[in-house]
Amino acid sequence: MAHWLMKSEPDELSIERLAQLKTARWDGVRNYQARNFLRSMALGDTFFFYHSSCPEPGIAGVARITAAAYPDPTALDPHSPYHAPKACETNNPWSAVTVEHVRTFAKVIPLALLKQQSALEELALVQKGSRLSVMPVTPEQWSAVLQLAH
DNA sequence: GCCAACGTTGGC
DNA sequence: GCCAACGTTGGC
Repeated sequence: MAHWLMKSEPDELSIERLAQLKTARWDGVRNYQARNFLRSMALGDTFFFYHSSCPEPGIAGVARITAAAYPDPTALDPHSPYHAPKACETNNPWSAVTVEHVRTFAKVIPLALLKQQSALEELALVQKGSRLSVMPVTPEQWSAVLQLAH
């Protein structure tokens, strides 16, 4: 089972909201590198749910993949903020997955704390200039983060 | 194929 | 709100 990290703006979807919903579609990814990681995900993979562009950026909890990648319907929806004008039914380059809530951390693990961990130096999240929103997490990185969770 | 201009991300 | 860094677009 592989591990991942995915970013979401809490205004769009927060870990608390996912806990209410139980399950949600993870869509709107419009970067090819991130999309390719989405497509590498398997049923049962778990990921860190990261809150970005908010007062307290950091890892907020854990969620799980419940459906592997499929065409992202928001790309075809002209009313969606994620509408991709060049995409069509027969040629939709964008992918989505379905996820379910696993765990909300008692406290968000702040980005500043993550940056201090030598075990996380290789994680794209903490690298200067990186904007990747979907990234792999090694088993070692996974346990290093969990040790910071209360 | 180059590269300037532009739009987006996302921390601070 | 600012701005650094990145990705994409489009003229040439």
